[in-house]
Amino acid sequence: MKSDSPTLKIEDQLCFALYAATLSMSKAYKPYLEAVGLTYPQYLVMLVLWENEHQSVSEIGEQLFLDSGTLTPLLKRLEASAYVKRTRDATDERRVIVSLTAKGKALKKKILPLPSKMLKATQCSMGDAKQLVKVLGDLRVNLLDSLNQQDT
Amino acid sequence: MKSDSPTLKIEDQLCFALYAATLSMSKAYKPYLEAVGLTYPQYLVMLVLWENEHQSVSEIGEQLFLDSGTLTPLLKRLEASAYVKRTRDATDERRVIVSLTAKGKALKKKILPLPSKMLKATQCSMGDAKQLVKVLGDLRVNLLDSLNQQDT
DNA sequence: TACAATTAAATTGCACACAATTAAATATCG
DNA sequence: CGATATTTAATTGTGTGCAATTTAATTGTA
Repeated sequence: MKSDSPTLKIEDQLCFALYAATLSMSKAYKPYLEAVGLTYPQYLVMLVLWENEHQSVSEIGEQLFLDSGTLTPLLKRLEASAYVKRTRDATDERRVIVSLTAKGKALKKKILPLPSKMLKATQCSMGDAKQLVKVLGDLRVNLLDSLNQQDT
Repeated sequence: MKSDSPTLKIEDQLCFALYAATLSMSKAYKPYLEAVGLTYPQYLVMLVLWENEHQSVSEIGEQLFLDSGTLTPLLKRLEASAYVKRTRDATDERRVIVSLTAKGKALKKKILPLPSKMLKATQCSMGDAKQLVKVLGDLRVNLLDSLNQQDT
C-alpha cells in the first residue's frame, strides 16, 4: 500500500472530513436541542455547568476552548432562557460567575438519554467512540501545540 | 474492559471532541491562509474549484455540504478578492457559474505545500490521516442518515 | 399555449467564532 | 502609597452556518 504525498483533493483532506463531520453532528443534535430551546454550543456550556454549577466565564472558556467574545452573548441568551444566572463575584468584581437555575438543573435529567441516542445515530460502538474521542483529543492538542512553535 | 453507558461529562463526548478538534484545525490553518487573504471556508471552496474550475453554486454546495445562504456571501467575498468570478449560466439564467480567475489558478501552486505542512502539525502519519478521513466520512454519513429516519 | 409546480440563488434574521479593542478591577512594584 | 501592569469581561466588527422566505427562471402539464 503506497503512501503518497498529500494532494489538494477535497475528499482526501483530513481538515474537511473533520469540518463536515462536525457540521453533521450539530445538525443531528439540532432536533433534540431545539425541543428544549438550546443551540449546540449552548448545550456544551450546559454540559460544563452540570459538572460544576458555579463557574466563571473564563473557566467555562478554558474547558470549551472559547473566549469571552463568544461566551458573553451566548451566556446572555442562556440567561434569557432562564437556564443560568450571571452574577459578579463579590470577592473579585472582574469575574462573572455563571450558575445553574432550578430550570437549568432540571434540564439535566431530561437530557440524560441524549448521548446514548446520539451514539446510536453515529452507528459507533462505545469502544469505537471512546477511541475516536482519544484520537481527536490528541489531534487537538497537536494542532494547538503547532501554533505555539513559531518555526515551521 | 467495561463499556458503560454514555455519561454527560464533556470530556467523554464524541461531539465535543469533534467540535474542539475542528476549531483547532481552523486555528492551525489560519496563519497560512491569512497570508493569502483566505478564510478557512473560503479555502475549502478554492479546493473544490481547483478540481474543476467552473461550477455552479449548488454544485459547490453539494461537495461541501453548504447551502446558498452560506455560499452566496462567501463567494462574493472571494470575487472581491479576485480569486473567482461569478457569471449567470447563459443556458439557464437561474444558475450562477463560479470560475477561477488567473489569480485564483495561480494560488494553487502557492498552496500546494500546505497539506503536507498541516499533516506534520497533526503529528499523524499519512496512514493515520487516511484512516481518520475514512472514519470521519462514515460518521458524517451515519449522522446525516439518522436525520432522514423519523423514528428513534 | 397558459399556468401551476419546481428549481436555483439571493435575501433576511439569528447565533456562533474570533481578532482587536475597551473598561474596570486587582495585583505588583518602586 | 501611588503609578503601572495585569487580569477579566464586555464590546465591536467580520465572516461563517443555516432556517425560512423571496425572486426569477425553467419545466411539466392540461
